[in-house]
This record gives sequence, structure tokens and C-alpha cells, in this order.
Amino acid sequence: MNMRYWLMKSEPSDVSIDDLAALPEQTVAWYGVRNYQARNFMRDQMKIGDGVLFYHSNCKVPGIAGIARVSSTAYPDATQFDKSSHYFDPKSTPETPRWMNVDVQFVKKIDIISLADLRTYPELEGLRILQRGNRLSITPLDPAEWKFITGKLAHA
DNA sequence: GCCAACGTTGGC
DNA sequence: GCCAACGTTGGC
Repeated sequence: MNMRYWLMKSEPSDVSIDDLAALPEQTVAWYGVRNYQARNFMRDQMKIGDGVLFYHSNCKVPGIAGIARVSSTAYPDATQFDKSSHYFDPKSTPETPRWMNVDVQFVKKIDIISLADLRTYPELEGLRILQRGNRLSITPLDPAEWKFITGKLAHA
């Protein structure tokens, strides 16, 4: 078991929580991660069933917009081989792919918990996304943080 | 649109 | 291996 918890950022103009809910199987390949630390989280630590906080970034009201789950282990990100993709990486080959992704499946939408809200809870002081200068698009959560957010703050 | 903070690149 | 230059992220 040993379930882990993650916060994953997505720009809603790219994939929003509503987009995710509307997709076939309500599942999306978490493509486009081009940061090694974030990739390593997916590749080395994520397991099917891990909890995901779906975070809207770079938008009018940044914050946690829904709950999701990891629904595959990591596999090569198809966009790295697609010349027409913004995420194309000429240095990557199918034999030795650089970039991986997992699949993420919708669980539920919640009333957005804004970044400003998140900052008001002492329980969440350690949340990686609240630390100064944090830019990592995938960050781990403590079970206590997960519990607090999904139990006390999340309202469907 | 601004810009601080951070990650990556590449010359040396 | 250092580090300056550059590109990106993402809140505001």
C-alpha cells in the first residue's frame, strides 16, 4: 500500500479540472513535465492510487480545484517525440526517452481553495507550494496535509 | 505585463 | 566544475 500524496499544477487554460472531468475515462496523461525533479517523482515514487490535489496555476484564482488519483505508473511522454508539440525535445529518443508521465484520473471537483486561503492555515505552513520561490509543478504532501485539505477544506 | 526566483545551458 | 547568460514559472 504505502500510499503517497501529491500536488500537481496545471494551467486551466491547458487542462482544467472541468476538462479532466470531461475527458474519456476522465483521465489525462500528465504530459509536458520538463523538470527533472518533477519527472523523478513520477518515475520513481508514484504508484497507482496515489492521491492528487489538482492545482490551477497561472490563472486568475490560483488554488486547489479538485481531487484526482494517479492511475498509471510512469511511461514515456509522447509529446517529447512530436515535432509539432510545444514540448518536443530534439535530444530525446524513443530508445532513451528523457521525459515520463503518469496518467491522472478525476475523482471530484471542489470549491476552489485559493492560494491565499491555503496561506491562512498554520497546519499548512510546511506545504511545499507555499514556500518562497517554489516553482516545482509536482510536489509531495504529508499525509497530515492531505488529510487536512481533503477532510476539512475540500467541499464538493 | 512585470519581475523575482529558479533551472538549464554552454563557454571556458 | 564554475558561473554568467538566458529561459521559464507563476503570483500579483
